[in-house]
Amino acid sequence: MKPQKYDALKLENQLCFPLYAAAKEVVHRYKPFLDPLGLTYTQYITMMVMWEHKELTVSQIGEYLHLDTGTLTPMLKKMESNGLILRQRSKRDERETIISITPEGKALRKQAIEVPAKVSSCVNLTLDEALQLKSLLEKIII
Amino acid sequence: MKPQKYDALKLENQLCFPLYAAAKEVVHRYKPFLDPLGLTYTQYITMMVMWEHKELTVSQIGEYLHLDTGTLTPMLKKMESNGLILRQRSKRDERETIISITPEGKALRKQAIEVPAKVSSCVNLTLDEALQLKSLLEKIII
DNA sequence: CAAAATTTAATTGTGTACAATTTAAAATAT
DNA sequence: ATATTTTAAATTGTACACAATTAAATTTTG
Repeated sequence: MKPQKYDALKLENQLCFPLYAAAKEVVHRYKPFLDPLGLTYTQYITMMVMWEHKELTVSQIGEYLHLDTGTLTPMLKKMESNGLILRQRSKRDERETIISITPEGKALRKQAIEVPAKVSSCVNLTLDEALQLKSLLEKIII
Repeated sequence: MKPQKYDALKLENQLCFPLYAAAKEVVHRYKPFLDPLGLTYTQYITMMVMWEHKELTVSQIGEYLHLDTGTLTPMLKKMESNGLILRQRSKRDERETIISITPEGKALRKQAIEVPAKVSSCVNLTLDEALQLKSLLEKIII
């Protein structure tokens, strides 16, 4: 088949589309493992940074997760009411809201430890392919 | 550094996170080129399948784009009111809503033809890397 | 053929996601 | 020291995204 004028606009020729679809697909694959923990995917990656750092400002979380306050503020309020984190104004700088992890939030880590292996076992990639994919994706994010 | 118990839960060790972040990033890179066309990213990929097929049911669009009616119905109504498509119940099978492209929608293709090249020029991948990435992503989508 | 099952969209409800604006606090610049 | 600018979150508004339900039409089945 000879190249056609609008080939560049065919869905099958896009890189963006499999990227968009694969991202949604992977979030979807997490769901059965996160539901029992009472976490959404975005809450899960938020807990990941909280498990590592214990205490962060909203904008620090935003930098790690590439999310803005319009997404984070309502979600963090929900997570607070679910008992996973605390939200307190910083005394050093009243503009900042410090997010800290509660004992309950900390405890959830023990159950979450199983999640990564469970998910990767249902993603159809070898370890090598996964590493390759990860490094290509990181070039896009900069 | 010796491996730690919770390494599997570190954000930096996840494949899912760069996938999630890269997908959002790429949609973001489309914005400056789609805004002048009056299209969102999701509307853009919808137009892609409409430019190719002229006429599709809602669920056929959903299959191509991996989207369900909860997403599509309101978006298609918006695209109809923007004059890009028509929504009509099928006479052959009254359950189906046939989406067809309008002359206006068809005309938009001429402006959109520039978009793919513009976007790929601001994504930091060689052609070879892009093809490799695409094929890895397609393994996830199945 | 009539009842049951399936299919197709639409709807409802919840949860992101981000642009743009607002508000308050802190930093800086005169 | 006060006015200006900058910064940090919160808020507002728009647009997905999907699970679950509903409603209507069609197909299948006894």
